[in-house]
Amino acid sequence: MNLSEHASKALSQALVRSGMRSTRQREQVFQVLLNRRDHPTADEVYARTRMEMPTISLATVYNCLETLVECGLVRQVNWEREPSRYCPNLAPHAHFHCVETGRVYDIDLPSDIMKSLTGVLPEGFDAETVELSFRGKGKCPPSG
Amino acid sequence: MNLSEHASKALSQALVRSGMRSTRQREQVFQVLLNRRDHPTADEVYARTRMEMPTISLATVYNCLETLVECGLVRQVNWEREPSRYCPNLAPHAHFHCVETGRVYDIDLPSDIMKSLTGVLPEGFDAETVELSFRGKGKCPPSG
DNA sequence: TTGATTTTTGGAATCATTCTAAAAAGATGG
DNA sequence: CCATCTTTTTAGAATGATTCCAAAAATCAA
Repeated sequence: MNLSEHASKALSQALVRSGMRSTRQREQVFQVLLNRRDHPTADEVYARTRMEMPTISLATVYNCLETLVECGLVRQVNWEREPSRYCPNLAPHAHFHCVETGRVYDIDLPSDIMKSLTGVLPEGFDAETVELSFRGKGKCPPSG
Repeated sequence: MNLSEHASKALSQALVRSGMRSTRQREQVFQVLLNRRDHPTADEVYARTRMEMPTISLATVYNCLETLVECGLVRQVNWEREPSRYCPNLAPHAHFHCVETGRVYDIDLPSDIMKSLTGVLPEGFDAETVELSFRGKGKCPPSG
C-alpha cells in the first residue's frame, strides 16, 4: 500500500515548508504511521518499515519520526517513562492509556473543553501546547 | 530544618499503611521535597539531600522517591523525555512547563474542570488518573 | 538479643535515544 | 548530463536517566 496522492502531497509540502527534502525513507515511515493508527513506538515503526524497506536503519527511523514531528504532521506522545509513541492524528485530542493492555486510545476533545482548559491558566501564562492524558482501564481489553 | 511533627506523622503513617518502614533517608528526602516546592529532579533531590546527609547514595534517593510516590505522598511528574520531577502537592493540579526557563509551575484545577475532563471519556473508559500539562511561556522569566 | 525482613549502598547493567563521521542521495547551476 | 553543494542515511559508539545487583547495615518483632 502506497502513500495516497493526498498524503504524499501533504508530506512533501510540509517538508518543503520546513526547508527539508522528501525522501523514500520519510515517505515510508509516514506511510507506516498512517496505515495503522495504533500509536507505535520507534521500535515498532522500525519493524514495520523494514517489511517494505529492509535496509532502513533504526537511526533513520528516529530521524524520520523527528522530522515528521518537526514539520507538524505527526504528534509525539510521551507517557510516564515509557518509550515515545507516534500518532498522525492532528485533531486536538487526549490520550487514554489502558493499564491492562498498554494500548493507547485517542479521545476527541470538544473545542469548548479545550477553551475551558486554557482558561485555568493565571494571568501571564501563555500555553503553546496542551497535553491531556488519562490512565485507567479502557474499553474491552480482549479484542481490538 | 526538620520535618514538622505533622509531616513526620503523615510520612510514617503512609509508610506503615503500605507495609514499609520509616527511615532517616526517607524522612530526609521527603523533607527536601517539602522545603522547596520547585519540582526538583532526582539529581537535584540528591544534591540537596546530601547537604544534610552527605553519605546518602543516588540509588537510595531513587528508592526513597519511588517509595514516597507509591505510598501516595508525592507525585512524579514526567514531561516529554526529560528526567522525572517530584512534587509534594497532592491537590489536583496541572503543570505548566516554561519553555524559556524550564521551570515548572503548579496550576490549580477547579473541581468543575476536573469533572468536565473525565466527562470527555466515552462509555467503558474508567480513568484512575488524569494528567494535564501545558507548555509555553510562563510568567516573568528573569525572577522568582 | 536474636533472627527475620527491609533498606541502603556502590557499582554494574539497561535501554531508549542521540551523536558521529563517512557514504549516499538529492538539489542546483551550468 | 556534470560538477558541486547540501541534506540525509547509516552503523556503530556514546549518552544519560534509571534500574538492577548482591552484600552490608538498619529496622522490627518477639
